[in-house]
Amino acid sequence: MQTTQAVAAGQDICSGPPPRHPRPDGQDRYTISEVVAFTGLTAHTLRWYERIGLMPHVDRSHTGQRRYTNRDLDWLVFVTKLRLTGMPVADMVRYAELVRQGESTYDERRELLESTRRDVLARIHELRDTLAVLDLKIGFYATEGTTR
Amino acid sequence: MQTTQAVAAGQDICSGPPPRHPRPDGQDRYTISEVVAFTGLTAHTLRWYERIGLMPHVDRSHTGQRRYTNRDLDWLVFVTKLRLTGMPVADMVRYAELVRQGESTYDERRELLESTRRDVLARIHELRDTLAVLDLKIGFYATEGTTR
DNA sequence: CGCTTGCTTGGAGTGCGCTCGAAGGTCATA
DNA sequence: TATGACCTTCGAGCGCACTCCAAGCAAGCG
Repeated sequence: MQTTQAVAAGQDICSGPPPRHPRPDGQDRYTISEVVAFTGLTAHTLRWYERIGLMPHVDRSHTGQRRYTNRDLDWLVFVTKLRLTGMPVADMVRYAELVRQGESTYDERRELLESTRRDVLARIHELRDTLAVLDLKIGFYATEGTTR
Repeated sequence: MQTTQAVAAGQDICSGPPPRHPRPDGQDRYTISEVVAFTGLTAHTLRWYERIGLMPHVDRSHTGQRRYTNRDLDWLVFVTKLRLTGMPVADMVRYAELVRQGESTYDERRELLESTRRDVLARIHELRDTLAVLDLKIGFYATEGTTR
């Protein structure tokens, strides 16, 4: 019940394409250390993400310990992808806020993602240029360097 | 005399492929503000690069002001390319040291560049994955978002 | 001459994204 | 029931890459 319909209802956390859920085990309540193992983030970072508003409200056990859902994991995977595009954490927090505000923010969210998409493309082109420069230099070392 | 022969002699700053020199004007002694205009770096950053050993020795005017050469500009362009691959400044300082040590470090320099090259390639692949994720999400907003 | 502009230095400050520590509560196992 | 692993909060600290500041020197100009 947390996949396609909920996504279509626009009230969930991720609001993206329905991601395949099957996780390490078949559950839907993970401790912080399980999430650490799954995402590669540290427990400190996970708590910090929550403090700064980058996570939706994470459920708690009756004693106050965090219990992450599969949806939380999906969100973390997405956030991690955004992070390595170089997107500032503040922008991701903004996106998270939009998601919390519901489907009235669809347009703004799409614009944010499209602008991110443009950034990523530009970044790829930059990196390709750099690759060309590196290849030139490496080529130099392969000839001048070896036949010296 | 600072182009091809010097490069082939392996004692210059860049030791890469001979870059075309023609610069904003036809000179070879630029003030820091000219270099700012050309590279987009700030004067603060240029001085800081020098302090940490990322620049070869920059020449001075008779009154102690910096005078950058075309070779210095080439180096800065290269450094800027390396920077946006995400290479740490400390690693670039290491490379600069190798260049200063002369042609006996060709092998190590080549290895460093090849390892950087691998990093850049991996980075490009990551970004392409992220692009795919973004496209999926944007696609969702384009359909669910508009036909809501 | 005084003023402005541009440069010099060393050291201190900033913003980001974590990262760690202290002090204490909870849980599973023997 | 006791031990040890794991969890909680809040606040402070860290590493990186700049970024800025204060104090002062030099050159050009009306």
